[in-house]
Amino acid sequence: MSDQTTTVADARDPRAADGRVPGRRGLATRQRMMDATGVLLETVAYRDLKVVDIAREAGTSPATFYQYFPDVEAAMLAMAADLGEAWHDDLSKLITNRDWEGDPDGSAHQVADGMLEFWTRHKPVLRVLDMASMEGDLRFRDIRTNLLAGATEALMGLAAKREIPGDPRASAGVVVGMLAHVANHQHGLERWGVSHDLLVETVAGIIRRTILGVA
Amino acid sequence: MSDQTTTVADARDPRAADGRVPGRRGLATRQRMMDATGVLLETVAYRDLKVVDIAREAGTSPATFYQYFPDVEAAMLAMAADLGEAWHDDLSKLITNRDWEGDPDGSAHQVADGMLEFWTRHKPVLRVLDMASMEGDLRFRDIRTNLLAGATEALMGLAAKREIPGDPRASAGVVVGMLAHVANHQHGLERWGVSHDLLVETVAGIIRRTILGVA
DNA sequence: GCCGGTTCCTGACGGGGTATCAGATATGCG
DNA sequence: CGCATATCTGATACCCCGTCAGGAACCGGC
Repeated sequence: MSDQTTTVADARDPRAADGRVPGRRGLATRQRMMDATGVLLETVAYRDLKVVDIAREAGTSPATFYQYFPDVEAAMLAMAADLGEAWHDDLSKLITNRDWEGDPDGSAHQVADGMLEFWTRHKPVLRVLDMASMEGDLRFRDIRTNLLAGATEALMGLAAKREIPGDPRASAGVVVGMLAHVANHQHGLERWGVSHDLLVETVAGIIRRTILGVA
Repeated sequence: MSDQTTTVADARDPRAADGRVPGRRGLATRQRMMDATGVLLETVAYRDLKVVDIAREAGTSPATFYQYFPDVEAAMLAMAADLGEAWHDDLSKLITNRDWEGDPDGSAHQVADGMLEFWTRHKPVLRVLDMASMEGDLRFRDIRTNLLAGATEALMGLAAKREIPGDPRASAGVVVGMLAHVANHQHGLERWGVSHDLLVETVAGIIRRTILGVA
């Protein structure tokens, strides 16, 4: 689907166009590019995101952009990798730091709410991450899988312990996917007459019944 | 997020660039453009889909493309509108033509399987439809809502009749969204170790518990 | 503080995709 | 057959991409 020339490793190990290892100033510029990309993605469709615009938003020239990224996709990859790195653990703690025995209902509720909140906060990057994954880009898909792995495995553990009918891995995967989807289409659902609170409650219910096996 | 200049009405009421109503030959060419777009979307990311390529694939020149669509997005809109028109009813029948009383388990299974099959068959267009909806494009979102409305309302009716705890509208909306999401990320889930059959079974289970209220 | 080396930035440019239009070509009807 | 209308496309101006050579900013050593 895409050439997939730049790798995730590249994203974690920043190099300037000529192979130089960037210093403090260079890294700051690189970061400004990523920030500018994030800002633009709030209002511009990924398809319409141009290098010129990112450069302008970052207060520099297109040539500077190419010092740090071969193309817009590579910048997105770097942003997604950063996000994955930063949130893998927190997302899994969102599941494990709960009193599932004492308060299963509240726990499910908190997980649903927390996931939606996380997704909303990082909407621009996560949206692109999802789109690229859908389109079969393995680099983005791996980042996505990894980002969600903590949460998914935590849910999987819960499901396994409860000896729920059905496969724990599949159940956890589908539930996490559902959370992501609902977050992405939250606005659409609201427009269709489903409020945020109702959404959280519904999703919490599905978590409860699918993972915990309680009505 | 996008200018949203072309409307859904435009998509349903084809006009050539100069306002002429196209005849037989013109409509055929227009259709060839859309078919070519669909073919390319099997291998090319939406972001990289160029007018030149569509024209080449359709065996004509870029200028001809612009006779029928102002840009690639408009062609997608037309394709999505067509799909929505064609499948709204069939999708709702996928739910209603079932023996929910006699065989709830098999019915849920058939719905899950049918949805996934439908999504797989029309993957290219549906993927773009989902992406544009996520990005807040109202024209695509309305088509998506409408395409899924039949199925969603049918599920809503089922849920309401069974007097399930929770809001029927929200439950149906989330379940349909889950189906769409799972279909879009099917390949990713398989790669993570969840086979197609297991996926169908898991989703069917969620439908059963969420819509029908049976364990 | 100033000098040399290194890092960083950008103006300028060839290449390719976009969008338009005037004119060429195809179609169909009397 | 010959005209009117529908359809197609070559030519073109414009914009974005991606590269490179050279200029500006920074930094450590003196």
